[in-house]
Amino acid sequence: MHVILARREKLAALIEQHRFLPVKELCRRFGVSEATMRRDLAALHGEKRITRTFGGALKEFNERFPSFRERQHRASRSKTRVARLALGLLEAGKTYFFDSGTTVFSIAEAFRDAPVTPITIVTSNLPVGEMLAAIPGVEVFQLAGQLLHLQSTLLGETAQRSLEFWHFDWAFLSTEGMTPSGLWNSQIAIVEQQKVVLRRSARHVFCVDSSKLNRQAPHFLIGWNEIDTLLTDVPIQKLHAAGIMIDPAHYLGPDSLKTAAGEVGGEAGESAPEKAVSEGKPPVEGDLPVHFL
Amino acid sequence: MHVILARREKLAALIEQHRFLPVKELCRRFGVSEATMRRDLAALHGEKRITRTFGGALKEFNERFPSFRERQHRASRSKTRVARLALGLLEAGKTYFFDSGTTVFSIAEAFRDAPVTPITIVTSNLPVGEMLAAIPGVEVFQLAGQLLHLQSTLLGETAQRSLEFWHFDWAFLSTEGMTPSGLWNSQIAIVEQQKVVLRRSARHVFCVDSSKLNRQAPHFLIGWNEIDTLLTDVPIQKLHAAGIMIDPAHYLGPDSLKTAAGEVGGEAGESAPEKAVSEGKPPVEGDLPVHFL
DNA sequence: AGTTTTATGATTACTTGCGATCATAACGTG
DNA sequence: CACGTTATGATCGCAAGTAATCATAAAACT
Repeated sequence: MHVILARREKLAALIEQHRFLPVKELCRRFGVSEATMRRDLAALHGEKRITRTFGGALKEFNERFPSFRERQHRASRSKTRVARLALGLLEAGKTYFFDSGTTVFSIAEAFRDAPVTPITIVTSNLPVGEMLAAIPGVEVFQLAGQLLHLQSTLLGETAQRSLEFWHFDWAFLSTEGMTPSGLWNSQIAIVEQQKVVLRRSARHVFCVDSSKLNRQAPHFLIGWNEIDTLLTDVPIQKLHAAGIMIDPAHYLGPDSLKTAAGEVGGEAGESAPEKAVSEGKPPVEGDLPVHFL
Repeated sequence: MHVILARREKLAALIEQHRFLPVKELCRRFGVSEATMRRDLAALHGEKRITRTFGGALKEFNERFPSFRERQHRASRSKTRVARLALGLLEAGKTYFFDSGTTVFSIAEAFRDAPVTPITIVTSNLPVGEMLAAIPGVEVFQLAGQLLHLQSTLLGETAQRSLEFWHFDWAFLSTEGMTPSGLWNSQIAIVEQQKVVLRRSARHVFCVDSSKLNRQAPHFLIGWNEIDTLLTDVPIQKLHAAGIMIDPAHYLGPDSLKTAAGEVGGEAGESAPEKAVSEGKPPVEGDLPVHFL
């Protein structure tokens, strides 16, 4: 029993380190049959700790770097749509801060698919940085700091000090809890870092998905009266029902879609190729930038 | 013709962004048959720009994060052995700087396989950071800075300023050229950053493989009289023959192997499992730490 | 325009990986 | 010690991916 779990731990660690390993290689290394290895892989896959591929096992970057497939399933509706809303806030020539957090990550993903350039992006989130640095015209800066492996994020005193070099037009921030009194986070270090970011940003957006509603984390971050913009997939009346009396002017979410659609202008990005496919037309790639594909 | 190369460029970029994509998905996106897609993938694979897997294509992290297989082939002899020499310099409780560069990366790899903990590692090299952060007992700090995508490294003014927070026991540095007058690098930003690191390090090691011998890059970094330690796979008499009159006391390489082997103590790490396999014994993994597998 | 070269997609036969089933061996428990 | 549980490895049919071949279509060259 223990021995199996131990082996699976090693397996997970090994895949993590190598990012991808073929099944055969894993069998060789562990000296087990393919059947057993498949079982182990299936188990880890069931726990969403790895991604399976034909013939091997793959570790997504930080369990966040989602494969195209996961991306389609996971929150395909609300989260992606909300993320695309955020794109309306991104303007060429400005400087943005991207926090850690899944919602912020999906915003970065949406941005990757429909980039606005030139632009400067500063982030404490390694996957975000790596992803966006590939895009021409996007200047990516990483914060300094201690690398927290589990979250692939940078934190600590050095991170805060390296924030001193910056001033942001917009900051995209995450929280882990949203209650009538405000927004909360689990780690004091995160809260302190975010407070520094807030001081150094002209405007800010808190990106909070519905799973955070009515969850309270140990450390208080900010009250509703101080919040510039809340980006969420929670409908505004549901927020009100939960006792969060946010002003629509500070709210960006499913309800602001119709109005924002025009104002924001152009979420044409990803929809075009998708449409082509769903209509059975040949998925023309023509002169579309890579990011649309 | 152009159109094909253009498509392959897009293909490479796409795989890079997604890290892994199945063949079918790629076909769908580009609207080509599987046959064509396979041909394109084979071409990119031939150029070593991607790694093929059954059913998909995979981009290794920054072409540096080597797959287990590449790692066995690429420089399996000298580079790995030299890297292992460097391990003798790593002591628990101290603070090290890891520069970018392939040789430094292979040192980090060797360290992953036989870690000494606790230890603090500061790096401007994202793959190194990500790799080492997975090891318990290893505290990894990233420098701040602009993320240069092609090299996955951090550079620039912010990087230099974030160095001010540190003092290193040892710094592992790379160069791109080694001539009788000293060491050289291609980018001024790299040289300047390295000079800051040198000022902030009690001792330093330049990690230079044989391909750099007698190559001169545009920017001068340091002369031989100032160099603390040179780590290289070039035999010392070959250096002398090339006009580089380095003192053996400042030299670490194949020639110092015999003496250093005892002093360094224990390169038993990786050799054990390899042996087991080559002898046809069941590749016992027993209680070996993950890193050995 | 005519010819050669190149790229593409369909078909084929072949290889590889997968999941299910089953028998066996190891482990734990009463 | 006998029992049930669990892990394992072998086998097999099936599905998926691949490489090779070939005919067609599109470019490139003369």
